[in-house]
Amino acid sequence: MKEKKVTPYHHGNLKESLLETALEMVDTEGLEAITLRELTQRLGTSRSAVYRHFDSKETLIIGVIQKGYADLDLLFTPIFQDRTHSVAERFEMMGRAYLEFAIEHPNLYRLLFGENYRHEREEACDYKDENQATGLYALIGLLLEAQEEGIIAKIDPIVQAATVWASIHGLASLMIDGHLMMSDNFEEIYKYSQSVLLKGLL
Amino acid sequence: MKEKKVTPYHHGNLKESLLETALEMVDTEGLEAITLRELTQRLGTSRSAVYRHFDSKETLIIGVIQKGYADLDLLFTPIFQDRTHSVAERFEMMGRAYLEFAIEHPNLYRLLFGENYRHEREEACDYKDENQATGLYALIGLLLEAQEEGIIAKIDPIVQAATVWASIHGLASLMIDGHLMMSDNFEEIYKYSQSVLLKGLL
DNA sequence: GAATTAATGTTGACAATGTTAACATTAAAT
DNA sequence: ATTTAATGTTAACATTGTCAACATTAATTC
Repeated sequence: MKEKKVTPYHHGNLKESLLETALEMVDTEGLEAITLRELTQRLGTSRSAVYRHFDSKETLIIGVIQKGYADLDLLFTPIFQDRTHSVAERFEMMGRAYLEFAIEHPNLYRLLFGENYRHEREEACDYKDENQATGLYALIGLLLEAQEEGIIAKIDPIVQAATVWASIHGLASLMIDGHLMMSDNFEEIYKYSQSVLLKGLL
Repeated sequence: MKEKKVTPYHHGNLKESLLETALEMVDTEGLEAITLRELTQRLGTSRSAVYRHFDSKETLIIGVIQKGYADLDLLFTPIFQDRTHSVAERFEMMGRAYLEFAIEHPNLYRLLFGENYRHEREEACDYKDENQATGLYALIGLLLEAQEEGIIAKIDPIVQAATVWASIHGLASLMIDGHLMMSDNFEEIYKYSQSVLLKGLL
């Protein structure tokens, strides 16, 4: 039986592997930890091999962002659409899942919802619509349901969605960036924020 | 009359000048634009001179952050304490001033309230208490006033403050990081957020 | 099936960056 | 006046993203 070559000249699936490994590196060690040398070394290729698949490091990271959004959608969309729970319950589940993700994957969360590569993201507006916005549209859908049930006021759901998202994103950001010195109360703060939101939205 | 030496060997006020120029550079060009070479060149000194005043670039940036907080306090505290306006009015003024600052100085805002140098900030806890928290304490004071007037519910003002701050910080962050694709409605979103807050806090 | 072309990977080099060591100059202290 | 501390300079280093020139494999064409 022929022994498998340890390091074949062609990797075979380098582009996807780069994205996967980079995503993993961001998640565990932060964006700064991604160097092309370290990244390619882990895959057994040379630094410059990246440039056969991406224009620059920036382009690669944007690919990672896209991948991250896609993964997130798989996580969140089912919660929004889970008809076995009431709208109010789903609202609570959504907020909790969102915060849990941010706290368990702070580096990834910052990459997806922070400043990084803002300009480039804005240029690639098609991807923006496809991925980044789907979560927001799911939230809008949930709010429309809530409007129908009379739980919240019937006003522009886009404005409502921005308000809700900002509230939870603010909580998540302050928390993972170490600005909530009262973080031992975090559960209490979250519950209070949710109650303020639901009360205020009516 | 002796002509002033164009470039004296000793700058005379290098430490403070470094902080000022660095702050200005962050504000106008972003944190990434700060390189020791560019920074020192603007002041007419050599790159390594920085190390006579700061252990590292990191330490210098932390100094910039401290300076930024001090400046911010001078901006916000008067609003909180302005007794010529009602509590509700000051609440509105505060939120608007906060958002205006974030939008006019996004790079500075990110440096002060984002992830940067989180660990180092947490280590220097005295500075954290002195500066970063003063704004929060001012907010807590305002909320206590509001509680006395019966505008909002009498519960733990720290929890309320976190909720309010998160809501506005979330709005500011999403805005300056380009995540609000409906940013043409921003004024409407802000007003709605404020109304949701006040209604929910009661 | 052989020859050509495209795709993919490697090596060496480059400029920019933060940092340090060794040295130079000025101010402060004795 | 001499010594010492403070402050500034220069040269060098390792690390980084990037690119050009070259090497190897896969795909295509005749």
